[in-house]
Amino acid sequence: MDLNIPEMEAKWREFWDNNDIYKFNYHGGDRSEYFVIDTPPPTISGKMHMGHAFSYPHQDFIARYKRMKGFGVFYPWGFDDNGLPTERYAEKTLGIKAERMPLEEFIEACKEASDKSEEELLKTWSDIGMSADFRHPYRTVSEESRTISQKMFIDLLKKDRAYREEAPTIKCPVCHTAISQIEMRDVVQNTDFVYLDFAINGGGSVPVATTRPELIGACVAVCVSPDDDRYRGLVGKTAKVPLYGHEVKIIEDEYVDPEKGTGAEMICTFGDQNDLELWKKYSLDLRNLIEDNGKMNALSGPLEGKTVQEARSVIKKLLKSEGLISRTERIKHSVNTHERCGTPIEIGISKQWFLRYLDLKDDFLKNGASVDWLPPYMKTRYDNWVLGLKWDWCISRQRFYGVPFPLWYCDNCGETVVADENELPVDPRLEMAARKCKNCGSDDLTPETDIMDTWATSSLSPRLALMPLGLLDELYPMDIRFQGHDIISFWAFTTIVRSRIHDDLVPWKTIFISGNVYDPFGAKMSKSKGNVVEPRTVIDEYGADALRFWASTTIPGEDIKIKEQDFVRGRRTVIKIYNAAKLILMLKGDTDIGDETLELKSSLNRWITTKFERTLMEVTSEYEKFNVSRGRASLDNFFWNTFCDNYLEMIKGVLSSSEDEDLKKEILTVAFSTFRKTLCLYAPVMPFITEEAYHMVPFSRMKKSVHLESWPEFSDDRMFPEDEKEMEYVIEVIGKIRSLKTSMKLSMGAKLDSLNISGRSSTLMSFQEVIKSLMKIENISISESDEINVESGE
RNA sequence: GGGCUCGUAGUCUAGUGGUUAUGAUACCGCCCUUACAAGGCGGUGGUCACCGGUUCAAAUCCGGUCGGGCCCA
Repeated sequence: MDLNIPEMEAKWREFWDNNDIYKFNYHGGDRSEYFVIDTPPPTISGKMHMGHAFSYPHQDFIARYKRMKGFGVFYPWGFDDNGLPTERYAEKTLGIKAERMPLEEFIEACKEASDKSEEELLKTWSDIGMSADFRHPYRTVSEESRTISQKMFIDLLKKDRAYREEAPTIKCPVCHTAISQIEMRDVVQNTDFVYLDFAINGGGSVPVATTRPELIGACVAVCVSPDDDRYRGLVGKTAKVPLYGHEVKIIEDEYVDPEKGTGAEMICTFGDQNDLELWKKYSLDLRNLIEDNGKMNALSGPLEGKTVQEARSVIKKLLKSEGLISRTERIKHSVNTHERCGTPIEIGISKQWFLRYLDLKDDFLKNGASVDWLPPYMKTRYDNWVLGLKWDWCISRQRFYGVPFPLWYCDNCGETVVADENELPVDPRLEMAARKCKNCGSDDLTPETDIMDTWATSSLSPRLALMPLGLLDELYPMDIRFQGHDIISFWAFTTIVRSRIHDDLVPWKTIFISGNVYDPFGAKMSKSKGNVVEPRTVIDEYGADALRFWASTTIPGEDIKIKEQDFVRGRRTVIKIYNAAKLILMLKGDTDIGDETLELKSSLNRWITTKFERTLMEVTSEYEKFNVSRGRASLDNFFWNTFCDNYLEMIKGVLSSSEDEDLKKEILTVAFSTFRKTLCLYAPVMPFITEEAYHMVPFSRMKKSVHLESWPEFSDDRMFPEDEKEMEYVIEVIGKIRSLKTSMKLSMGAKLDSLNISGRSSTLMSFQEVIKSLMKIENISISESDEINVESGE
């Protein structure tokens, strides 16, 4: 093999960069002349993984296809480099802790870590042939993004959509921050179900089972099912909380399952979301035992200063030594955790900023319905999510690296002081200059120290990408959003929310959802399982085109398992294209190539152009529907079987045996043009080898790059169904002759002196030269028959 | 627990009512053919998960069962 894939790919990558092949130019005109992509900005997490290597090519296939179709393709690149994931990354790579250093230094460290990571990431993404604009990537933490994010937050205030309230909030005790419903994950854990007896005021007792004994100090009621005969007389009485001794009401509610535990449940502020709902419903007292730092407070008595985990084992020992535990049961139990760190969440009361949107559920459903979902069933997930919303969106986080709220609070009059829009971005935490309350003129202002949820910024991605270029009015709403199905409830949803609230429109026409990547057995890849495949390894071994070929084997939404054979097939296609180019170049010799529109006389040519036009129709129609895999399958079939195995093999013979110069010219012209167009159809999937082959063959109308070629136009003038039918018959005959040679243990190139063929004699007569030269037969005798039969004449 | 989704040769996959179920890969056989042995040609291999229903006709539509995956509680 004389094709060095890594060298070849590196060469063209450089060529594209140096020649601005994918540069986007906004030249005015109608919005319909543009195709605008909302790219998923990867988070800063070290390096590209197979999930990226799988889903990002999907965008690139479409971007390249649309570009060849003549659209001005706006294909931005971005990084989501603010918030908790970036903090985590910086802390891990630099061995630092946000809490143990000055804020400014920590921010600087995060910047450095993400700058470095982004540089490496850009390189890898460029290695897989992405045609996005890497020169002006947007970053969610950049000054421009912070300005946009803060400005849009002020817009929320103006529209009365943002409010600050002391309210029950989901918190992560390890990350020390409020989180939103979006960031919770359910995990099934083994937990002790502890049975306690609560003494009833007036005699007797009620047994209560709980998974959270450390919260009995926060108990504010005992709740039973209204259908439970065991406890019928108790409702309205009070019970005494063990150890703590305070008295709580016994109430009834249908929420309690009589089958679970003892059928009597304690309500704490707050053990879980159900506690919260009952607390609201019955206006119960508030007994908060857990502080913002995740430690138990003074109200918890003996547990003060302990973490929740520590408190649980301490209280169990205490209760046991007092003889208050009647029994303990080990159960599997589902716990809400913070998806970033896996810690069980707590619910507490604190002041947070919320985005009010529960009243807009119907609008979100309507807006979701006006987007084309690919695949359509992914919309159901979106709908289920919207229908299940229970909380307004908590957008404040008690973290460090992210977009700050542009706010101060006046110590004197309590007014919230909002920054002026023309001074954005601001960081109230670091601002030194004096600032006065707009209400009372006092300069005793306390800055808001919280930062925004990262999704509050990334949900503005159309703005982040378009505003720095001044193209928001021109190109928004966008055409298509690409993303994974794991973040439908995060990114797709929050983007729809922001577009509805700020602009009263739907952010894109279409949303394309990619599936997940699994190991060969369908398991998730993870370091602990040792089944991780690195994109780098695949690129080095098979090439970027083969990696993209693999990514192109699925339809939208479909998961994929990593299979060696898919990469093998991709690399073979690369090599096949290269060799076809070599052969065509060789066959040309000194023959002139005519214009692609020349009249076709030879059935061989009429047949191959017919086959190509059919393929073109299929590929185009599938690419239009974003079904790259089906388009490519049809193209593979044409290129391997029809073009290479039959057409090229046949013309080899004809070109060497025929004296007819006009025929030779016609054949080579058709071979050239068909090959050029085939390269065009492959170009979106395999940009490297198509570029290589394009520059190997001296086509009559060359562009600077195959990627600047137009998508071939379908032409009815090149369709000859009669010739197609005849050639298909001939190919069937050739198949029989090939079988015959195989059964005679002859090579396909071995000469046969004579052959008897029976079949449709008129067709056989007119194509006997093609058959003879292809199958190396000296003499053919033809007889009429309904069935095809071939036998050696020897 | 709810929702969505998938189940087709060893493996992966096409196929939304109509001959003998598509292709790849793996395997076997033949051929070094002057573009390509990382190739060509030929072949073996399938109760289309299971049960029932609709229909002249079901891999395909409907219901149920079992099993996998994902999302949400």
